[in-house]
Amino acid sequence: MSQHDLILDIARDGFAHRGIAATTIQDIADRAGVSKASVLYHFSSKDQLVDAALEPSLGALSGLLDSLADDPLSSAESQRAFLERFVDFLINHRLAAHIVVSHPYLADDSKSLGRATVLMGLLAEKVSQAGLGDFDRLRVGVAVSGATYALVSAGQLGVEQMSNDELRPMLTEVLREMTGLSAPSEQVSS
Amino acid sequence: MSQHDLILDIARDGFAHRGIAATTIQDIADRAGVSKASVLYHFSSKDQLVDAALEPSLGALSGLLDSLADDPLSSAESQRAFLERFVDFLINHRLAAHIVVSHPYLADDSKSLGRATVLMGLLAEKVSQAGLGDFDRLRVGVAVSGATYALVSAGQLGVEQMSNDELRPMLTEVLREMTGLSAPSEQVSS
DNA sequence: GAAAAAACTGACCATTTGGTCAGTTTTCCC
DNA sequence: GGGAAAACTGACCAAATGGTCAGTTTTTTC
Repeated sequence: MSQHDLILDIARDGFAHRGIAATTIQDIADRAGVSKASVLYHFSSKDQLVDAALEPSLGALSGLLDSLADDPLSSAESQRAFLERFVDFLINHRLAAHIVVSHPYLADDSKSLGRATVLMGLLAEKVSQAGLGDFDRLRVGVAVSGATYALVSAGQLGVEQMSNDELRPMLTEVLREMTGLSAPSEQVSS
Repeated sequence: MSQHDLILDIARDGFAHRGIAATTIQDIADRAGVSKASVLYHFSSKDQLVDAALEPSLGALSGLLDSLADDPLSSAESQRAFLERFVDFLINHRLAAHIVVSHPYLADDSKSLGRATVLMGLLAEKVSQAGLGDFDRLRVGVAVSGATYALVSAGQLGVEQMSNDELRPMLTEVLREMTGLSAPSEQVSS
């Protein structure tokens, strides 16, 4: 892995687990085994480092939303397909997703976090079209934020070291229950 | 309200919405309309301010756990009673609960956060006795962390300005679904 | 209304923060 | 192997941070 990407990984991990403010450039440099000036050689400022850490995940989320543009998620089949892609997104981009969810207040200051907030809003709107009122929005909010938290802090829950393949069906099931999306065929009317 | 309690409220709000590291003593002082030195007159250090902000909520959670000590939550009735008390706890102590959930990494540094982590662990153990394996623990983790997030950042979800009385039944229902606790009488087998 | 206690403050301090820069080392390419 | 580009660094800087302290204002108490 290039030094560039190593720094990016270490930064993402710190931002997700300790928060952006509590993760200093010096911390990141120490963990990467380089000087602080070297980190700032690769990324011209801390803000830009935050942007770079989030950018690939925002791209992925944006792509997911684009491909959803003219699918109203009305059929159970398309709901199931969407849920599968969304779970994969959460698993593969868990750190970035958690940073975005847990730092919405920074959206005004950071270009990336602002863009992220817009994307999350679009997503919530899309998903809660299936549902309707405050209750459904609350449920989706609980599910998504809870999922990113659980993925990042699984160790804290006593759920140690699960592989993505073990995680995927569990997370799919949890989100299915919580969002009301793509209920299994033996669903009962609510 | 006393100046002491006003500072405490402002601090709690900042810690919950922006994080502990990103909430400076100067911020708190400005919002309270006093000098930084005045904040440090009431609370001898930032750490102690964090402790003081969490203390009442930790007391409440501790009380809830104590009263649960010899109730194995085996009957649907006691599960329902517990869930009701827990939902009230989350609603009344939402800010502190969110601080604790979102800052587990600080548990080593802060006396209060350490105590909080222990309490949350006891709670998770208690609740997941009803359930069994990793799946249940994951579900409980998603539910609790998601709930504190949703309560604190409801505005972000488009769920604006809900009163506690409106919130309570929704939250109860969401947690009931997610934890498998105290299912309503017309439940279907899963 | 005086004495005492509580509340508050500006000035100051050491440390840490994000960031700059001139110069050095390493890597790449012909 | 020589020159250019990329990677890296220590020394430095201004601003912000948590915290101290001597002294002032306000409130309480008798």
